[in-house]
Amino acid sequence: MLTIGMLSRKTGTKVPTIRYYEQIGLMQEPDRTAGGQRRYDEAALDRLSFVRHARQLGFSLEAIRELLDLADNPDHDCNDIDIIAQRQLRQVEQRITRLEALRNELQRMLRQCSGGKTSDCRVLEVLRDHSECLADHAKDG
Amino acid sequence: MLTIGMLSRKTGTKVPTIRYYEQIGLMQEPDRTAGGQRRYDEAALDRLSFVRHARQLGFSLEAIRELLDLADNPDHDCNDIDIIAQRQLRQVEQRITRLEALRNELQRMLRQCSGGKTSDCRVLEVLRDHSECLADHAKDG
DNA sequence: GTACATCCTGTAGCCACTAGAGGTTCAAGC
DNA sequence: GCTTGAACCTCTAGTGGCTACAGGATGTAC
Repeated sequence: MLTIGMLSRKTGTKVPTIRYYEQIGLMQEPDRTAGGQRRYDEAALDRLSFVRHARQLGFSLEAIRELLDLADNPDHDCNDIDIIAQRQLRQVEQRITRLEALRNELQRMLRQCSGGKTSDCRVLEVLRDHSECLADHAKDG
Repeated sequence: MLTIGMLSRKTGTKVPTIRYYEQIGLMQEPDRTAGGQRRYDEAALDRLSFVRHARQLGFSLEAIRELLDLADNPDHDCNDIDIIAQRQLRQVEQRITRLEALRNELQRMLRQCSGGKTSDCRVLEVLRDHSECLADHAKDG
């Protein structure tokens, strides 16, 4: 049996985060010692590893909840899982596209800066006037 | 003079957001009518446009606060502004790199899925076992 | 038996807003 | 002057995904 601290170290999850996951029902309530301290088994370790890994891949806790429900139900159709992962992929791709537009705009802004006083700083000028932008980053705010 | 609603429409900022910016000191307190309603001048419009645009470029409110302080001080050295923008650019680049790793991992995961039941779903398997990952996305969490 | 690391609960804070309740003011039309 | 109704006001609470702290209890090694 693992203490919450051991589980924390094994999964790279902070202790309060584990308790938080329990609180929102993502992790099941573990056994307790006579004194009330949590003790975890291997299943809890697996589940938390799954959650952490999915978080690292950018899944929301809500999406992870869905994935866990599906995983708990081994006869379920794999398509449902696919759909969640596809959705996640699309979101990641959208974020990349958006960030690339921002990067280009920032680079353009910085290239125009030639030092001097802030009164004629190109960075500030570009920020002041959106119409100078090449990117249409305003749309996807 | 502009009402808060007009300012909202002109800048694409929601009304409660404008009040929030005032509350945290990013926008100055505007004049009020006898009845207590806010009335804005052109300077406020410029300032809010600046803030919105910088937000769209991904600057944090804290960074925007710094930029506004520098902009208010036209004799300041432009380098300080450059540093903030460079920092922002680096952050954006890091986020892109990280998201690209996530995208690749998600794509790889999805390519391996061949339908069937969740009991032998590759997506779940990859999520269960981080060691199957090619990307080292765990590092930059 | 004692030291002390780890654990417990509960509350509050972070960012950048957003939503809602419940009430007031403004401007236009009659 | 009066009514209507959109827009305004303040205040509080909620969002996601944690994180930090206070103040106390427990577990374990020596």
